[in-house]
Amino acid sequence: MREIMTQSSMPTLVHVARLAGVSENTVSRVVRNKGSIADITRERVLAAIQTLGYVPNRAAGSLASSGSFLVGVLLPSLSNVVFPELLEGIHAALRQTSYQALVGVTDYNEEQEEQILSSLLAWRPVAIITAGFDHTAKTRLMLDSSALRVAEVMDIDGEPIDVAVGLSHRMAGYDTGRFLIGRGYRRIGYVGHDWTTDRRARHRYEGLRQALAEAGTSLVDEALAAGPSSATTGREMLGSLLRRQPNLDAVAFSNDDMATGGFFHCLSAGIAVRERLALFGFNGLEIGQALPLPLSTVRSNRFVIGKTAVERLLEHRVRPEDRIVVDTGYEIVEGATA
Amino acid sequence: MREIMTQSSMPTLVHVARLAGVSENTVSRVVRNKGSIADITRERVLAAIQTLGYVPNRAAGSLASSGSFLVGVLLPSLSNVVFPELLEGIHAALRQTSYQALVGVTDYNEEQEEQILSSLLAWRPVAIITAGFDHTAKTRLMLDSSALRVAEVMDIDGEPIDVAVGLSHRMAGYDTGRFLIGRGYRRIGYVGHDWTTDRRARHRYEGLRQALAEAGTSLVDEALAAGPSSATTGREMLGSLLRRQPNLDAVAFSNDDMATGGFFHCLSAGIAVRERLALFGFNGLEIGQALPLPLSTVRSNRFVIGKTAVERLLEHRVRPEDRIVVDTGYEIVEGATA
DNA sequence: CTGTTAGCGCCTTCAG
DNA sequence: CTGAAGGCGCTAACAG
Repeated sequence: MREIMTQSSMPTLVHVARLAGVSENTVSRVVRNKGSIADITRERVLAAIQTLGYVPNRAAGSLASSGSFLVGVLLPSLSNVVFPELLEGIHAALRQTSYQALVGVTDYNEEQEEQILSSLLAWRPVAIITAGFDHTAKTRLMLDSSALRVAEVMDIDGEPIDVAVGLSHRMAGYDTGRFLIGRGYRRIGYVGHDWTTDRRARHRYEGLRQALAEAGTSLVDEALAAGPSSATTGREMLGSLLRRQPNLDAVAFSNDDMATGGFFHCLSAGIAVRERLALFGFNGLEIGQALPLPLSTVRSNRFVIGKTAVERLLEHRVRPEDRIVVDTGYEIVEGATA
Repeated sequence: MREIMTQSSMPTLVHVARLAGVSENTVSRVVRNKGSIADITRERVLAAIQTLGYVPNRAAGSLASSGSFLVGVLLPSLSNVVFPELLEGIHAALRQTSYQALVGVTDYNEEQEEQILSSLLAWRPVAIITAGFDHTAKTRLMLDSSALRVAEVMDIDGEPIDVAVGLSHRMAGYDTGRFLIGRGYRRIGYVGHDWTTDRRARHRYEGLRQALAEAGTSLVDEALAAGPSSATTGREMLGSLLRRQPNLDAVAFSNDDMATGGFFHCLSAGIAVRERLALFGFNGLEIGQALPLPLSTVRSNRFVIGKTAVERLLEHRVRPEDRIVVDTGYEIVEGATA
């Protein structure tokens, strides 16, 4: 007659109640800090909780109260540093509360997003944070028809479902263009990565082109990699771009990873950065600022975006009438490469 | 007569059952793919699910079956790339299953780990994955007394509670020492970051010292930063180390971030890497391999560690008698900087 | 192959 | 300030 020690053998409210000599309900009140309880009672309950090592079962709580203390997070990937940073901001904001993040990774794939969203929804989170505005119709429907709060983050160039927190990548790209023009560069090239998945990078690109157009010029040439951004890719792509266009005077990169790789190419090829070729990135990553010449770039604050999204979401339980757009802004980092 | 779609009005098994004209239980069976069901019935149920947009409530399921389809993950931080990579591996393995990861970030703080563990436990996960062996007594107790499976990952230099997946950092450090000695370096320095929090870095350091000692030599000098690792820190620390010890012939860094920073210092200071000063890292990050001279380092595979941990954990529901240690190994990357 | 009957552990409502 | 019912949505036995 073996009693297997299963999870179900964890102490419950009843156990605590018995030990403390009170009703189940009173324990529940103490745990949730709700209603008024005599100090003596509270202490006795707390003591019982302590000695039993009682941990409330959230699944039961969630079921009974239909409110889960869970925030669902949908990220396209974790390999691009910006997403872990975003997640850090989310976790930081959540730490102050009793909410937890349930994270899903979509691999930049809208079908997967849809599938993962529905498994997140199975836990009945109170809110969802998702990167970007691109969703399948069904995803949009699920997001819309459930009462839960929704934050679309990183980007504000679009129509939010509920809350949008981020920056205008179009504007950031535009300002990149203005900056380069202002510095006197005219033979400008572009090195990018696969933006069928990364809509934000495309927006920056479009902003950049617009700025150049307004200045009466345009991109001399561009090199686009098929895969995701990386230093290696940036390095290779700058190489092939320069092979075609040896006398560019500046190159804008889709982000800092790519630009850092570009910097490495210049080192290897003996190209004097800025003097002969200016480099410009996006993100403001630490690595870019550690380069022998600090990278000229645009700093966006992913941590703040994540934190702000959580704060805005948890402000009200119910989705407000009006859509909210929070512009967390960005900052041109002059650096020394452009 | 419209009905507002609130969370509580989300369709349940009963709704589906009614629409399909079967019992609640039959629907449940279809959803869980359990037991045998007539094809016609199944189809009718599936259709009902489809039209109602039914998403099973996991909280209820978890409560009823005392099994949660949740894996708790405890990470010290997300700012060091290795942890997102680990998490990617975990997510990749979990994608094949119907499990989900519930992640907590401990900030390298054992007290916080304890606190976060207990909030993870509130969801009654079936398993916990945690980085490293350092836990408070209470954490250890919680981990031990609950029936759930536990994987301690990244590191195998310790006594696992249940499963350990990772590599021997002591050995990796030792092999770093052997490598440098083998290359003929004798005036070797060390640049590290705060290892009161990063026990693995300290193990590598110790392994390194041991290798040098066995070769009849020892570290000439070392520079330790107070904060976390970063390229900037590596750059600064190498600078100050060289100020004290101008004629080192090699420097081992606590990891690739630091080593990359060291590389940048050499560029700025006009020090010929390898010819005058060899650099050696740890991790095998992409950035190191994109440098003008690919970084000499040790590659550990965080993705595989995460994936393996999940696989091992989900193999058996119950903790086996014997502790399991899975050595995922590492690989010396010769590179061109040492 | 399908339905019935009890809970899972907690929270809400209503009494006291 | 505290207790007693009832039920959240689902699953685990059983029956049939």
